[in-house]
Amino acid sequence: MTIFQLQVLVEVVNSGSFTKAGEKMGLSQSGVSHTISSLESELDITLLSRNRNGITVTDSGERILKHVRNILEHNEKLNQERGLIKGIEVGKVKVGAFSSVSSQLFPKILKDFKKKHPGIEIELYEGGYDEIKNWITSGIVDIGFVTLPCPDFDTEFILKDDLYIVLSKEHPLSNHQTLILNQIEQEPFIMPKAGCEILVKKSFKRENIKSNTAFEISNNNTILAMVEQGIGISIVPQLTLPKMLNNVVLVKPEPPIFREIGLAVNSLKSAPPAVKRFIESTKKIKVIP
Amino acid sequence: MTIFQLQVLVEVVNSGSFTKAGEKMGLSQSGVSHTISSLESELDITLLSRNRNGITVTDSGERILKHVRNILEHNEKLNQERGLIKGIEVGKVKVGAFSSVSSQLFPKILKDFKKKHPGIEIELYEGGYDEIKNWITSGIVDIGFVTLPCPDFDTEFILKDDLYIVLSKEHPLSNHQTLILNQIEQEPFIMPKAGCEILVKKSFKRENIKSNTAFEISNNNTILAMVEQGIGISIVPQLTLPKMLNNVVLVKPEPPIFREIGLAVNSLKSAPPAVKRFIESTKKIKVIP
DNA sequence: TAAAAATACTCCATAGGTATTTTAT
DNA sequence: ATAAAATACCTATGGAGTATTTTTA
Repeated sequence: MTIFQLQVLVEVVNSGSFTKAGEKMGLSQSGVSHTISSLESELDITLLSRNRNGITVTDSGERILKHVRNILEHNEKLNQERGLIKGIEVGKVKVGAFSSVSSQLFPKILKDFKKKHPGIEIELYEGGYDEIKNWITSGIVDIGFVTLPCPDFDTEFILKDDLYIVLSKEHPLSNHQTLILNQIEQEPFIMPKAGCEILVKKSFKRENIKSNTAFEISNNNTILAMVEQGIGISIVPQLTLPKMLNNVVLVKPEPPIFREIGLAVNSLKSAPPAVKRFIESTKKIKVIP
Repeated sequence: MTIFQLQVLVEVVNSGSFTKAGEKMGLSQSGVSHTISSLESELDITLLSRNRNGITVTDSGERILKHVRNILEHNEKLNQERGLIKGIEVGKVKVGAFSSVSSQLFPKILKDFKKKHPGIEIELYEGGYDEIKNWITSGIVDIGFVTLPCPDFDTEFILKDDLYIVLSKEHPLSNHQTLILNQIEQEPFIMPKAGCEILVKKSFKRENIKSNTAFEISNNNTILAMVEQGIGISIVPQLTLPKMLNNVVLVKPEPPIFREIGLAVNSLKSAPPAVKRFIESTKKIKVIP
């Protein structure tokens, strides 16, 4: 039994004629005849009496029609729902993300989102922190990952990213559970230049420590390689770290240092539904540390 | 969109797997896959996320499913209604009728009934008045036409059948609107023997008239032919008359004579539904006089 | 690696068209 | 005689099967 058959049936009843119903439904008279009789034979009930001037509904037909109309009513609601969904779900969301997000977070975000909203396309733009902000402003991306606070945009908190002190395994401090910053004051320090620089410097300042900055490196893998070699120690966000670490250990600084990562848009309120969905979905992401 | 597709969808959601749903619905895994994906492409919405261990419903899918479940609920009601209808509508009704009913009334009754209840077969048994009563008693017919009153059975009034005085066109009384019975007292009278005899005799008796009975004829056409020839006059029920009368005129007796025709069954209460439907339908018959 | 779904290929049933016949007024 | 539905006949689409490949935890 097809929804369409039921629609044809109701149209026949409403118009009182196979031919007229056919015109409305885009069928020939013969097609309508076929449709109705296949319905009738499926139910094994004669629904309509055919007369010379159109049709009348049999008693049984009337009883069946009551339910048919209900079915069609709900089908109509389904279609409206479909319209809403298609309106929301269709389209493309362009997302700006910096490399740690795009490599660590994004696969999971994307997978979850695609599962929930398969109709929405996601396009990833990878760039630096400032680049992303410019993209958001200029509309190159709909939405971007930023570190919070980020006063230029409407933002939504996504996750806290702890920064860890990275030491060579052989380093004398490597067996500590935590380290207060002045314990590493004298260590040759490799300052990350990828964006967390300010955060680290602020922490040192707060503790009244002059860091013994030996290098300023922007590439994270280079930092890790240097730490491995015992050239110095560093402080890096967890998100930037590969899952498997070779010859380095992570120690939590005391007090903790962390950054907050969020999503930024020009206007949360006027964001298209698909973007809102992306935010919703991403908020729910739980990243295994 | 097929009801079946929707049923498969719901079954997939309930069982959480294409394979299991297939077993329940009598489809192969491949068949279920085809079914769901054709539904999805018709709606252009991905309803389910396929995982290694079964499926989960997408957000959109959930929103659609709400309406799908409603549709199926009403479809279920439709099926229940169908069951009721089939229970009632199926079967055969054997009807006993005397010749005037079967020739004059029955075509219209049958047509109306078949239009309303095409599933019920009607079988007509033609016989005399007493014969019909015997058939009802013995169950040879389910229901029979009788003249009322008829104390042996449960009966239902169907129509009043007026009796008319039939005269030759050339008869001196033929231009009267009505005739009181003693106006025809002297006329050679042809007594109908088909069942209305008692009625006519009773009327004569009531008016204290001895009818001048010249013949007793049971065949109606013979009576009419005799009247045409001016052999005598008669009183016959309207129902027994053909539509077109040749050389005879009808005059209403004063006071009127009529018979009531009804349907009789052994028990109105325990009559099968199809028989009840036959009574209902027949009660509504309007016979053009 | 294994369990589940998707896909390639196939066959058959059904939907629905045109042209014609049947039916009922 | 005519307007409408049914029917005969035909084609193309779609449903659903088997066997196989792809996917993902």
